[in-house]
Amino acid sequence: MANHRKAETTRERIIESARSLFAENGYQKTTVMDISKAAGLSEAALYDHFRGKEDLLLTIPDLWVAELLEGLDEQMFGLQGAFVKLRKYLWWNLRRVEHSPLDAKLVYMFLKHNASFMDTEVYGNVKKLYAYLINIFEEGKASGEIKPDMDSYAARSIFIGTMDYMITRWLLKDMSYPLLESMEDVFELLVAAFASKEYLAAQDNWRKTRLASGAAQTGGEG
Amino acid sequence: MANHRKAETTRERIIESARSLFAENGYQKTTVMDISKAAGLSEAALYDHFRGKEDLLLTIPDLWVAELLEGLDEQMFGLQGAFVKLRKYLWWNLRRVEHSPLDAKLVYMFLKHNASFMDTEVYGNVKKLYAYLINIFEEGKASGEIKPDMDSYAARSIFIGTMDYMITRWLLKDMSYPLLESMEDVFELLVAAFASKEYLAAQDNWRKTRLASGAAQTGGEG
DNA sequence: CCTGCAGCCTAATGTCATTAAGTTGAAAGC
DNA sequence: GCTTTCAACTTAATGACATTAGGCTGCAGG
Repeated sequence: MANHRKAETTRERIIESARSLFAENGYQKTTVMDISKAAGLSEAALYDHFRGKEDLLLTIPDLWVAELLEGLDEQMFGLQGAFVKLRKYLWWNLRRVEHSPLDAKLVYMFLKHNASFMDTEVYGNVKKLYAYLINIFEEGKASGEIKPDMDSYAARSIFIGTMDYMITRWLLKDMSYPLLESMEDVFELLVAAFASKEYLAAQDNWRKTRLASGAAQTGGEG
Repeated sequence: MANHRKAETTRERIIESARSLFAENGYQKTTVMDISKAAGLSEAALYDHFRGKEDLLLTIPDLWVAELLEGLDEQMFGLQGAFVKLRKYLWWNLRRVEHSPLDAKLVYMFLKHNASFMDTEVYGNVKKLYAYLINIFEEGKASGEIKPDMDSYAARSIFIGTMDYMITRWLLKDMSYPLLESMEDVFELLVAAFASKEYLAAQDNWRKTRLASGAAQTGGEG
């Protein structure tokens, strides 16, 4: 399945052309001829590599999400603490989006809101991404960081919803501002939503201590 | 502009047909012939009433959002308290979605994630809907219900993101469960995210008092 | 040398959205 | 009452695309 020589190259060339054309002009306004021309092919030749235009639309995000998921495993390795992980989860997603906005655009603008999305292969990986969060929440409840009676699915709706919204908005606004801009504020509110009383109290305490003991620097890093 | 007799009826008949066909089969898969046939017309006649297929797509949500906004003003009248208003805001939106899911589908699945959405007329009304929230947050900060240092825009991202996510998910799942199902849990988490320490303490206190004084019923109403 | 077939190509073919160019029937002017 | 006008329709085009048909071509394996 991944053993052709030239075929591999042509296939990739098609994907590359489609990627930028879709992201730039949208799915509908991109014609098969545009794509095949950009890839240096005739229209018909494209059909030897893909079942059709829609197949092409689905292939690209498929690759992207698979990569995102794979990277996530690696990023999470060795981390401890629900909020440390949640933060990493959010930042990693956003970094991937910022790094390849063209693919992100396909996922967020065309795929995720498509009626047949839930029947695609990509959805399997997206479900895995979602499942990750439930684990983190449950772990946090067990460790006492998170409210013990919190509904993890409700929390996930908030987390994913917020993240998706910020990404979609950024893409709609043509990436005209840094994606991470207001993320720190947003994350802080999310922590407040999920955290147990004890965690919030400890956090508060720590802040006071640090303030009292000396130099209070501007940021909130660390 | 709105004074033809039969024309008005035909126009409405077209809108009605388009509404259900778009929502059922999606924008792309619905043909102009489908719509005009359903409205009892020839294809060409439709062009005497609308500039084209896309014009039709934009007209429907335009009406819906305008209505939503108008209703909101009325619903908000006389309410006091940031969280009372936020709750009403959320519930009113969801009720409208549940009441006319076909229109909601157009807004959430086709329009909001469309690159040219921000150039449409509908966007003007959507912005008004968003502005409402900022006012509520600011009011809450002034009254002490909400954290005084909260970034209202960050809060809005969370609120809107969550709401949109829950709606989109419900629509994608073909409205197969009650939209309001887990809303109570979600709203409670949102309150925790935004509320000031004092508000949370008071809320907590009230609960304890109620528990101590007698009958602890199941729900969380009131 | 054949054979098979992957990778291309140049036309069809078929499905739409959108226009062109007329009908028709009824209100408006005389 | 007769013509003019015009809105609301109609039946063909027209043109843009996606997708197929059917055929070359060059090279790997016998």
